[in-house]
Amino acid sequence: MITKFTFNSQFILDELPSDDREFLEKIMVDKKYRKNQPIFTEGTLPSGIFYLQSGKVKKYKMDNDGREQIIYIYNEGEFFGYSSVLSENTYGDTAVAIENSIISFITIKDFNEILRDSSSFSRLLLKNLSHEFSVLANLIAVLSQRTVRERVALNLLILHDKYKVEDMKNTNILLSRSDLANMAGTVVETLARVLHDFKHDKLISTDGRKIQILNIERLIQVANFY
Amino acid sequence: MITKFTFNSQFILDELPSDDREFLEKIMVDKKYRKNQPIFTEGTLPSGIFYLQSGKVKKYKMDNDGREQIIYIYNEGEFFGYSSVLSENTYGDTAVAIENSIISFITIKDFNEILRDSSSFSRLLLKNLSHEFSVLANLIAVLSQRTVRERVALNLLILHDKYKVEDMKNTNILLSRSDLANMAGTVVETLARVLHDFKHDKLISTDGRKIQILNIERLIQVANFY
DNA sequence: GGTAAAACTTGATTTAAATCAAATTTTAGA
DNA sequence: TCTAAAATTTGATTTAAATCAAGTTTTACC
Repeated sequence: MITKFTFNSQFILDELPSDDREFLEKIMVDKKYRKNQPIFTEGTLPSGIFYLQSGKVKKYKMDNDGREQIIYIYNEGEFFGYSSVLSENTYGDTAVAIENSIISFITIKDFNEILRDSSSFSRLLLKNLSHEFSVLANLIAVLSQRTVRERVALNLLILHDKYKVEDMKNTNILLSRSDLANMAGTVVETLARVLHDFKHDKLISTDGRKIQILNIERLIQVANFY
Repeated sequence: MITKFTFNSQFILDELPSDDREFLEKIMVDKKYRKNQPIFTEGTLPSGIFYLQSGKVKKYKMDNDGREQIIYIYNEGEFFGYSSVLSENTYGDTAVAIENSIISFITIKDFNEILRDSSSFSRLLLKNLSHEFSVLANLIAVLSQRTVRERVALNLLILHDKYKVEDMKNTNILLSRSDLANMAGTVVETLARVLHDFKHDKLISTDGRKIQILNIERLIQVANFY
């Protein structure tokens, strides 16, 4: 199931008692981010947490040679940047908008307040963080044990889920080849070749940068994933 | 710093108010586990959480082909198995004692009780889980971007820290070659070759299964890690 | 303490994926 | 809309690491 690879903080807001939700909605401050604009950077101190109202955000780690490994792509309705606040550390990774996005900000002070006052909120956060923990563990297993082909197939399935739009029959995955390569832990040239094969096998179709999945069932098989 | 790769739930017990600590110590039930004995298994439902009094425990994920990727090695004083309880899921990985160990057990009921009653405990757990989350993120970056040689060097440094014994000048890392390979995300043959090279370069010495680090500084360089 | 089984090491070979290089296509700004 | 720059694709080659194979050593148990 794809939930093994997706966080689910979308539901935090829904599951919260209305008092807490209203408090949060009151104190959140919206800000627009343009495509490619950074939200926070590895090594800096957090000043609050973020809630993605609309758009998409990638979170990645950069290694010595400048190669980035994408850890996660956040979708509408997800909280992010809170684990560094909780562990009282500098950010361990960098977050960048990969589409024009609207992001709400909650200051550390406000965040700590609701954390202290609302046991439902802290309980939900614990539950959520535990799930996110398992997502990373699953990712570790995938990155270290699967072939590039399998990893690309799996990431297409994950993205298919993220780019799904309600009431739309077709899903268009739209992100750069290098972002897709950096999710799958490979290089763009290898990624291009794998996509070429998938097209040839009628698993996907492409239109410029856009990717559409034509045959989910077989792609699941290629991902060797169940 | 090596803390980027080590959890720190050792300190949970110390940082807890004495009431909470005493409660925990009262309700924990000790059990002995022999080397290679499983503690819990991927896919089963959690019935409580564990605290490692003495010994060492590996936690790993198995892939379709039976290859295991070790996610973490727990040391004395660490809690484990709690994230599945919190996320209300089956275990996402398997835990096995890699030495004879003494492990305390806390039932879900008791765990939820202290979680509900003690805000310090839940706050500490959140902090801790956030740190563990960052450890996995770091691991992802290492596994996907570093060479086998770098990964083996890094894992030796991590293990050096775990196998340290107070007041002892030398540290002996003692685990099977396949466990070490499964930490570094490689196969035993390749691991043996890398260790051979490290011995030749006077970075480590071995005595049977035991590994001693001779030159930490240079090993840090080889790990390309700072 | 001896011995069979398991674990480990070394060598030869293969292979998946990275790198290097050069077109071709797409994008975004003037 | 045009155009330069950026992104993508395809081809040729290299390389790091896996696999296959065969010893050698160590471990654990009777």
